[in-house]
Amino acid sequence: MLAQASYLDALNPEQRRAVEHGVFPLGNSTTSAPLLVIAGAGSGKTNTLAHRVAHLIVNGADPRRILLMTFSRRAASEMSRRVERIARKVMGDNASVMTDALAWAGTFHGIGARLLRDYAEQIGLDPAFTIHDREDSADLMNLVRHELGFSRTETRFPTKGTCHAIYSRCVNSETELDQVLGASYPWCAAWSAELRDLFAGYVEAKQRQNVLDYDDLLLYWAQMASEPLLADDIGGRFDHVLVDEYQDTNRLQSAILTALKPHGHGLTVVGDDAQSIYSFRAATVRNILDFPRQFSPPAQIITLDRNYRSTQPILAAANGVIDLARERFTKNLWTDRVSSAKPQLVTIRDETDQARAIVARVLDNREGGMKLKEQAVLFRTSSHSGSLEVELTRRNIPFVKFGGLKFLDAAHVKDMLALLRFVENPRDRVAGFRLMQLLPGVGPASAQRALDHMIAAPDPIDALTHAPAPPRAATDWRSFVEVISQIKSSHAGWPAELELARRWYEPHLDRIHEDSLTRRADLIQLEAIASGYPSRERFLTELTLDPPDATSDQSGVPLLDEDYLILSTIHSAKGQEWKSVYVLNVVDGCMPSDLGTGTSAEIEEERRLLYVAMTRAKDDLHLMVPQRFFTHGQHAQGDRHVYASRTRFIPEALLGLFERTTWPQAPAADPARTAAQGVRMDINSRMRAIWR
DNA sequence: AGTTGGTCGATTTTT
DNA sequence: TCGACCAACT
Repeated sequence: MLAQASYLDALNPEQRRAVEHGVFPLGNSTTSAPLLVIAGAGSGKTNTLAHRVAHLIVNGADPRRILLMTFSRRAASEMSRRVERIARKVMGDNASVMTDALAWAGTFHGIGARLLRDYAEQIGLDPAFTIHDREDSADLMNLVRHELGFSRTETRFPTKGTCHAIYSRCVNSETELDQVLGASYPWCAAWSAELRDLFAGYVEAKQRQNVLDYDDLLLYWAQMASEPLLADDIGGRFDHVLVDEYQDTNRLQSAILTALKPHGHGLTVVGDDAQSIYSFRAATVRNILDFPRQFSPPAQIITLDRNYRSTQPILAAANGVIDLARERFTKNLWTDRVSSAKPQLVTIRDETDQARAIVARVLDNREGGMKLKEQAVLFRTSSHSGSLEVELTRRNIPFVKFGGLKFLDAAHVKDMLALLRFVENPRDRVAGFRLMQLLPGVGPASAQRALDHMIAAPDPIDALTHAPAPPRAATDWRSFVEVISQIKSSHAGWPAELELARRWYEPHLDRIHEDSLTRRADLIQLEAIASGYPSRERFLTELTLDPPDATSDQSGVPLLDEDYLILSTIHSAKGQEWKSVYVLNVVDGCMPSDLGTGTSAEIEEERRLLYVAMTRAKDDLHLMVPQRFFTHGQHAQGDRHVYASRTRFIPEALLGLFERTTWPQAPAADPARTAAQGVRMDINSRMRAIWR
């Protein structure tokens, strides 16, 4: 025990308690109460969790029996890396053997997919199931909507995306349809009966086609765990279950945890209710609040409130913002990082100037030795960075953007993935439907017919080769069928078959898209990514569950050793930190978003969003307040820009916590210009006079 | 009947 | 910019 003290020395007393809670030598550690760690922003949460995992392993826990669930896979691999580094201090080179065995680290969805394949037979699932992402799910919803005749209604039926969002909310929050409609989608309430039919049809379609959507990964897992014998079996595989970002889990996820570990033995959850920003995905802070009392004895609660990230003035401003929240459970953060620089509240004229102001400061910082990578621009919605992206491209400043449109959303990438998925699972109608319509002369009707021809057959691919070709697509149809069966026969093998697929696809790419050159580069990159996966199935599963989440000005992500500025949605910035942070459009209408100001709960979440953005900054923070910004053509007549005011989350009373500046800086008074400044002209009326 | 091409309108945040 | 819907053309 004495030898261990050294690697825990760097921790503060609370962190150390969290690490050591319930850990005794000889692996005798599964009998203590569960643990809840309330970890404020920048309080060393990841480090603490990594130390806890390492500490468990050092004290004899079997890493193959540790289940570690994080919010993204990026977080999971970061965690594994840290665990190894810590364990290495104690165990030397044996550590990597131990931490490589940390096989069950991933997202809820990723772990769910693995368990479902393992238990597929017992729960009546074909283990070759494929997984639909959100777009695919909406497309399938659309096919069913068509079949049921809801696309031809008198008044407009909700769009495919809305239908899927409603469905998703029902299952994730375990709430009745009518209640969800009333609370979140009142404008769709009249369609209740139709939606119920649609969802029933959607579920049946998924089952016929052997596909699962994101929600199913949790839903099937929860159902599986509601059978006590299976729950025991699954729960029994793990001695320790640790969950990060617990404030962003939903009821389904909490039900899964409870089923796996009904007494809470070996259970650790970590989170911060002040950073809960995923309620639109049915996440509920109740999970974290109700966690302790769910068990007997109740969970031990440890709070980490010392912030190691930000300077005191930045923290003071962030605390000021979150202090105004209607309900809070976490304490204010404190730090001893002194600084005289308050965060800046920068007033600028419009979005164009906002972009220029940021570029100017980013370059100033770089002159001063701060890398681009140490600076980040954050925004509420992906489209807000548009004018900034234009300015960065114009000034030749490399950047990478996280959040918003993704690599996988590009039509050509989806086409290639649909091909692979169709081979993997020929019953996947969304994939087949999409592919067939790439061929000239094949539209919805022909595709429908071909798919119907396949559905009944025991070997669908064989049925496809014998299906009659659509009348106007003979040649193209033949090569389509050919490439499918060629890949199916797996002569080429993985990942060579992807090149085969691309060769088939390229003529279509050239025909359909003007910019086929840049798109082709994406496909080459897709092949490079594919070579990192051992099989087609793993590639498809992991790519769907963990898509590469960055897009950049050039095709492909810049090499790791290059320097680039970070652009990110606030949601995607979770858990990250930068020396210098700029937040775009800190005005009412953007923060809070005018789409999210319906209920007070939504407004509170927008407040936490600003809090999350502010607490990403280590040394300087700039909140940008453009005085007007463009809306996207909502009002056909009148001005296309609206005058904005500072966000309601920073009222007068908080202004003292900021330094208020403007950009551009007012130029020094120049006598010649001062004279001109007095001039007032009405050019508008002269222009009108020309025509009258 | 089914496909293609044109126009119009609407756009949060994500596993 | 993309998707949904509508009208003409094969």
